[in-house]
Amino acid sequence: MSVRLRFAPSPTGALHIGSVRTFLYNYVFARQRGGTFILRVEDTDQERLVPGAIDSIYDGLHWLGITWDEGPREGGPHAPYVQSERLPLYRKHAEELIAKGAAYYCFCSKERLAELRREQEARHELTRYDRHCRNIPAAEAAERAKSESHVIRLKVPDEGTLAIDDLVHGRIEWQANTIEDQVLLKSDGYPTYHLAVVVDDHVMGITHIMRGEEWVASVPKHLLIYRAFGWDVPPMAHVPDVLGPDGKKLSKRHGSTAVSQFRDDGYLPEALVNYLALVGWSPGTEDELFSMEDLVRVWKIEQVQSAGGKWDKERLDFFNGVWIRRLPVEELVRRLRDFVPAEWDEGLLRQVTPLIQERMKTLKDAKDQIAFLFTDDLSYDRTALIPKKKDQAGTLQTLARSLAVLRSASPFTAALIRPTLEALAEELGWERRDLSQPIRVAITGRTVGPPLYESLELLGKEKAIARLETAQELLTGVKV
RNA sequence: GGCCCGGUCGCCUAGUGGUCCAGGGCGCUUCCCUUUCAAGGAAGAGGUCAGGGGUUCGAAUCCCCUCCGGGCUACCA
Repeated sequence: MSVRLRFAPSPTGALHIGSVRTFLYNYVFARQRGGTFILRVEDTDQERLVPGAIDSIYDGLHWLGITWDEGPREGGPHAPYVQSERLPLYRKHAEELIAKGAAYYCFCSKERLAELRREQEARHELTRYDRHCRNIPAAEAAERAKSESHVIRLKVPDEGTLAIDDLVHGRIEWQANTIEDQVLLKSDGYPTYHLAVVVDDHVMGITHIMRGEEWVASVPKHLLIYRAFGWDVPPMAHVPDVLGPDGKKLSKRHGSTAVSQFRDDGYLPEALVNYLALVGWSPGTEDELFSMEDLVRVWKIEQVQSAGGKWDKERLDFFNGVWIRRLPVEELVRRLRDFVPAEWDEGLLRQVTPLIQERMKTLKDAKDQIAFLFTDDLSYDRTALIPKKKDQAGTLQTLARSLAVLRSASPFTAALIRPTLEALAEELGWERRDLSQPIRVAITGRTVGPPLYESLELLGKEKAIARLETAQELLTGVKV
């Protein structure tokens, strides 16, 4: 039988990098088994909805290369895929449970519940619903439900053991008496997460439930609901969370967690996928470079770690560098377009890209490194022209000689400039590095940057000469 | 407090009773390469396998206890 997996985000904010890792595992699992992948939006908490969240989910996942077969915009055999549009389904199921005697109407006010909790806390008791409405005669409750505000609660048994054989954690057990009579349908007519997820997973034919570890605590509640309906429980896998450096769940206070932010900061989707896949999973070999296709081929649920992993930006940066270097130049140029001014010349960008490809940690880094080729607006501290252990006069002299030598360089190519400047260094008795510094600063305004000779060639003779002259003038007025 | 999950170098991890005086990667240090910075190459520092008891000829690996961290404990997901 073909597998069906779903990922079910709540549209309560921008697509979170931590949940992406869980979606990624779901996706890879479904794809490697030739199964179906489904996006279901769980918006049963009307108070926490954030406008644009669904767009953010679509944009972010598509950018990462994660696609799905059924969803709100894709449609499918179980449409709609947004829970707020499936309300009658949940009510029908909740009432079915009432008819079976497995659930009951509860008319307790939120105030009474809050008071109850306060009293229980004061007495250091377990805070849980006291089943106040559980014994109202069914007929009377049904009658009151027509006019009174109410919720529907599950009748939880007093004893018994609930258990799953989790694909990641192995067997986990709970005693039924640790669970309260949970709410299934809220007074606003919306289902709770617990009812909705169980009903939808069953109705949509989900074969494997894979989600974040933070959900294991609610598994016994789900088990009870499955049991009440008489449904089979699909295999479950609770994957470890992505943690912040402090060991708590990764959140905004650890820095940005929005996928869109990583895109804007110049990260490659390939790098993010590769990095993220390795937090909580390892192939058991020493290979660490994985494309999405590789993951679909080699990833195994059995190899998923049971402990949470901490977010490590340095390691992400490393993978980003690796993937940038692996990109064909044409592709890198294409991706760089969004990170440099639109008016920058395409041809020049194409020429300079190979020079900086291995000098970038993120796509964002490129702009500052190559700006000198596209703008004449350089500003630098003129003392930067003077190499360590050299003085103003000597540097001035060297600049003059360099200028002379470069003026007569023809053709003005790296191949020719190289021996020319090397010979000059030899003649002056200067280290090549010392000769390069004033020239580099003069033409780029920076002490570090792409290779000098190639930079000179790309800049062109005319501009190079002009900038060296400017440097000369600047330095003439310097007191050191 | 209760229930549950987890605990191998700073970080991601390999390891499922012997070949582990614990391997790889990131980061860090040093060196090489070198026109800067990167990239690349080489070397190195870094771990009482949370701690303590067992079991066993032998334990990071099995059992028990303790400690620490985390999640949940809502008409939030």
